[in-house]
Amino acid sequence: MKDGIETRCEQCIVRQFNSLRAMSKEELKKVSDSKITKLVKKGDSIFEEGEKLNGVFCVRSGISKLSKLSANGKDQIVKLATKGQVLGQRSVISEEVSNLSAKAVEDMEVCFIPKEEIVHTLNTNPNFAVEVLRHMAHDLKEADDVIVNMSQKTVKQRVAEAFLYMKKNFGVDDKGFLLLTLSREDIASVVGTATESCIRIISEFKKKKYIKTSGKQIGIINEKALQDMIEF
Amino acid sequence: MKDGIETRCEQCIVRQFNSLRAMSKEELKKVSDSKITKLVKKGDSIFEEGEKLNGVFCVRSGISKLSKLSANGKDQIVKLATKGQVLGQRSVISEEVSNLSAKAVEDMEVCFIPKEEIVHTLNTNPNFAVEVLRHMAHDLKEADDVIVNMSQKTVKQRVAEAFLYMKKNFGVDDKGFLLLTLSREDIASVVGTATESCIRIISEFKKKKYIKTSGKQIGIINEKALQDMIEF
DNA sequence: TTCATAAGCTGACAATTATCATAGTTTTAA
DNA sequence: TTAAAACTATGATAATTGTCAGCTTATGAA
Repeated sequence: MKDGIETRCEQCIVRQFNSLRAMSKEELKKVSDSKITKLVKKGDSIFEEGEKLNGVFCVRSGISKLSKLSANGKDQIVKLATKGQVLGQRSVISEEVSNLSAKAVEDMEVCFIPKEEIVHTLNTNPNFAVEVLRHMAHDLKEADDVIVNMSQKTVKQRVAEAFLYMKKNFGVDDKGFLLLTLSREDIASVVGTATESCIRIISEFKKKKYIKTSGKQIGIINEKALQDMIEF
Repeated sequence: MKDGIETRCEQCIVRQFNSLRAMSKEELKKVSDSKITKLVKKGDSIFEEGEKLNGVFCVRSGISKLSKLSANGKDQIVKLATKGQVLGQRSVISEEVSNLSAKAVEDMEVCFIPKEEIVHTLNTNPNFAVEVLRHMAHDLKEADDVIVNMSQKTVKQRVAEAFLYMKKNFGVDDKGFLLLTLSREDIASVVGTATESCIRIISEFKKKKYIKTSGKQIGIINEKALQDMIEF
């Protein structure tokens, strides 16, 4: 029986590692059949900083935050991963312990792919390594952008940027609210600021009618105003 | 005559792209013989942000700063590359225009390796892609660290960290001065702060006897004090 | 439901950092 | 060599951001 878990996972790896951030529903369905699926509850950890990973995790549903603890005790969220994205690939490839911890922002389903699968595919599929490489080169460029934003932009600009990023990458519901709902603390961790500062800026944006809120939910009203704000 | 430029360059690529950041003198000597060597004068640009690169540059001597212009008009230095390091590989691999510009901090010799060489090696040497991949995965982790540092540490901590970084990666002369001599403005661009703020902190460190200066040159006197400073 | 706990919010104040002005110093190029 | 330009340095002040305290509002478990 060749069409077992291994084959499906391999497909998953190949697809995920490629630039295909978003998988089609059919593709996801396929992977869904896999038996090595894990449910992760909101707030639970998928892996921790410093942990040795013996595989990667594909996000099937839900959202994960990848964060790193700073020496001052605060978490910095480096990335938010959603459906179709892979967690832990860097650590597996570089054979170092994970530098980030992954936690579920909301209930998640992830499928685990053992390290051996990846190593095997890297060695047998000649195009695969190059595809992964290309993807990683792109990630590295994005990281450079983040570094520049963090160093050169004000907190207000970074908050505005975070909202635009959330809209672009996670979408909005029919009422215009961001589908990705983060706590104020998590937004602060994305932006790299104190929770109170973050809340103050949200209040200010609300007062200026740039955004609307409903509980934790945030909706962008005046996208151009936010856009203009970050462009200096 | 097989032992031509191509062969040497290929060796160069393979070595450079691997984790071998520092090449031995013998290896460098080999590359030195190559005819496609360029001299770049201090302050001159090797390539600019937005430029399409049709190859990579290996640093044979001197130091280059890789920077990105922020919307506020300030440059952010993302990386400093020295002897044995490669510039432009990410852009070549991801087939995007460069997101960084590379300028010479001091007079440099660089050797150019055409894109085709790299693509060829990627396709013919099965281990090469994996090696490059591993290297890039490592770079990505370092980028995460920089993001956290930039977001969570104070300017003072970042300056301290920059000096320790410079000592560790570029060494010191017999008088204890850092071999990498940057202008105050460049240090500020590494740290992501205003030049005046940077100068003030340097003055403070000097007053506290953590460092000594002689013109542009900076020497670390009390390494532990700097180390302690960044560990909170 | 109800209470305990966490999250959100705001004010007051302190600390950090940026900006502007100005002057001394070094470097560069004619 | 010398004058112009660039770099270094410092003060004064403004703007940004963080911290602490207290209060209100959600949320979730018994």
